[in-house]
Amino acid sequence: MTLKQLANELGVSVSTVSKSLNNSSEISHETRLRVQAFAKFYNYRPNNIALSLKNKKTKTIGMIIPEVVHHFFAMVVQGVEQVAMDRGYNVLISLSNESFEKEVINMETFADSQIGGFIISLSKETLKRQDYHHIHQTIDQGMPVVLFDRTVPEINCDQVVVNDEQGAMLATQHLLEQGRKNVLLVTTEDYISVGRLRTQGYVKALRNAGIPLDNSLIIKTEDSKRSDIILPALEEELKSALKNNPEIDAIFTVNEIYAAAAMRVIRAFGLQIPKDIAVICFTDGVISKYASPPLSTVNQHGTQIGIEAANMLIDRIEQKEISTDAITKIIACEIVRRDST
Amino acid sequence: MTLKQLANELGVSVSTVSKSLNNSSEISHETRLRVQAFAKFYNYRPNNIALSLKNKKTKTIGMIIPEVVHHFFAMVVQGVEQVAMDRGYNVLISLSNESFEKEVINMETFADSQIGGFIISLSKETLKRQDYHHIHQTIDQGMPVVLFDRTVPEINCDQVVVNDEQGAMLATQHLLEQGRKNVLLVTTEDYISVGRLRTQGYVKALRNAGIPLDNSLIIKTEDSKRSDIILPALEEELKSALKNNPEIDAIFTVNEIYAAAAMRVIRAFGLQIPKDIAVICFTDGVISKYASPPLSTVNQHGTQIGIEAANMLIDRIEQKEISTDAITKIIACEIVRRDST
DNA sequence: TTGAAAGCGCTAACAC
DNA sequence: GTGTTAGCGCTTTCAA
Repeated sequence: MTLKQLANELGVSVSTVSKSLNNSSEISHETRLRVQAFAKFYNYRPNNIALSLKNKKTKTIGMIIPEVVHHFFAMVVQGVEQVAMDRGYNVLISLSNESFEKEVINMETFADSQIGGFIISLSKETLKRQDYHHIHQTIDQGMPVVLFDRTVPEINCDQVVVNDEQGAMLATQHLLEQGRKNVLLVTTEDYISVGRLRTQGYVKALRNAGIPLDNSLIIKTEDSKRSDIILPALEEELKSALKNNPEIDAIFTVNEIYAAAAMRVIRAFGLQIPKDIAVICFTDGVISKYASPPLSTVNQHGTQIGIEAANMLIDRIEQKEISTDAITKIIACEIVRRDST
Repeated sequence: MTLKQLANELGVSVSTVSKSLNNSSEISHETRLRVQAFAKFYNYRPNNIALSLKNKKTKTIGMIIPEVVHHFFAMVVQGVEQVAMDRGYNVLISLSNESFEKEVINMETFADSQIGGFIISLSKETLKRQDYHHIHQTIDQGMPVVLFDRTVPEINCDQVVVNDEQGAMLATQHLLEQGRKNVLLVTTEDYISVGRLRTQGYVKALRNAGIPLDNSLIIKTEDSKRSDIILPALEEELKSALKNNPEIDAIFTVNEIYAAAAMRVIRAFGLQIPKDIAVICFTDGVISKYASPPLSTVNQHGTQIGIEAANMLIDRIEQKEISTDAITKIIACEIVRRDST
């Protein structure tokens, strides 16, 4: 069913039908109702493609994330989809798979029209290279972009980030409050902004508590998808750490996987959680929830981040006035207390 | 940059430019190259919306799944995205959140043009109601649909399913081969096709081994998103099962969450895994992988399913001949052996 | 109050 | 070998 067909059936012009359906006051109440009734009867639905072509914009959000088989990112997707749906937008998803090249290609693909704006979390490779030309380029073309989680401050666009530093402080403080004295930190190399910030939070919490920093209590893991390689390596590091520092009574890891590795090592040492060693980690996902004992975590509110990001983007897409300044929303973390601490 | 602008710059007509860029043999080699060089120089990219309007079809796949914060579905999304990308398609994602109504609305939204075909996994509510009018309607309109995982045979369209029965047989056999005699099954109510099929597989495996079916060894859980309610209930059931049947020496669950519950109960009884009770479950996700001990699982090859589904759909979208018969692809399951069995 | 016509960017049948 | 034109479905200006 098209406007034309409706017009023919009704014996009026296309423009009359169009205006009627858009409730234009130009059209008499009478014909307006007649047309609307007719349209409803024939189950007329406007062709969004034609609309997009006409309006030179689409109600579609392009979302580019490193991976989707990942609790946090999946939560964000869920949040984005939820508000997109509510506000009449669609969500186009594309995975960079942590590759810079794929990220660039995906952006170009999306930019070939059909997208109203982007919601992006940068790939690890992009962060490592510090090459953001594709993002800058998109923004320069006037396309709204919202960055979340894996962001960099030098890109001038709206951002939604978790307060990683605060979350790490919270986690460390939580351990200290339980009377733990020697907290082992398992984190990533510093080029991952979230890893760096979490390390900072840990350091700050110790400083606030007047505890001197002991670098032998920080393990920085090379972050990689090859978990079959890095995890055994990490477990070795953990083992020697526990051996060299028998006074370690708590472990704080920047993700669930590292926490799972820590638990395995703790158990291999015949130690008990939380009696001998308490464990807490970033990401309140299924691994923590269903571990035994269930792990205390730092919840990053992924869904909330998705909601905020989508709302910011759509606001930006629909806003009439030209570019107000970029906004950075910081989402606070929260400790989820379970049995491991 | 549009064709028109290019044409003006070059001093030729729009159609010449169009044909040149499409490598039409109508155009002389010379102008063709000139136009192409020019287009490249100006970084011309065709407007996909205009193309879609013209061709009355888009290179977009609409994917509707119950949830994305779920290992299996996320794997499928990954597979779909991968082949979509390779074959020049985009993936529009929408979540039914296990709601019939949302599923219907999502389909209608997508059907408002812009979609070339659907990849769908039915919501639990839809399966419960057995109301598939929205799917039938879409198919009747000539829109290609591929159903995966949560499917029903009465819908006449391409389907990709896991061989749930075979997977369950494999798992049960695996336990029996380890010398286990009394395998407790934790499954869902029968209206969930996958739950029913897995139950069947369990029953068959027992029959093949000449072991009489003991209905007190089957727990059927009401499947619901309210895991805070059903899990404690399930744990109670598990406890009484273990109490009433102390000879239980293995547990097979149809998902990871139930397995996590089982592990908790086993531990509460002071029993050891796998020494006293072996555990195996469907879904080779992170819960199993990072549990201690790591769980043996039935791998459903989610990514593979996504790949197959996307390829089938795109083949269908691009196929010239009119409807060959619907194909059902059955993906075999595979046991992933870990320390719990 | 209604309708004719142009145009969004592109392709393709047809004319030159 | 190249150009003109109509048309995909819609909105919107302008004319009636």
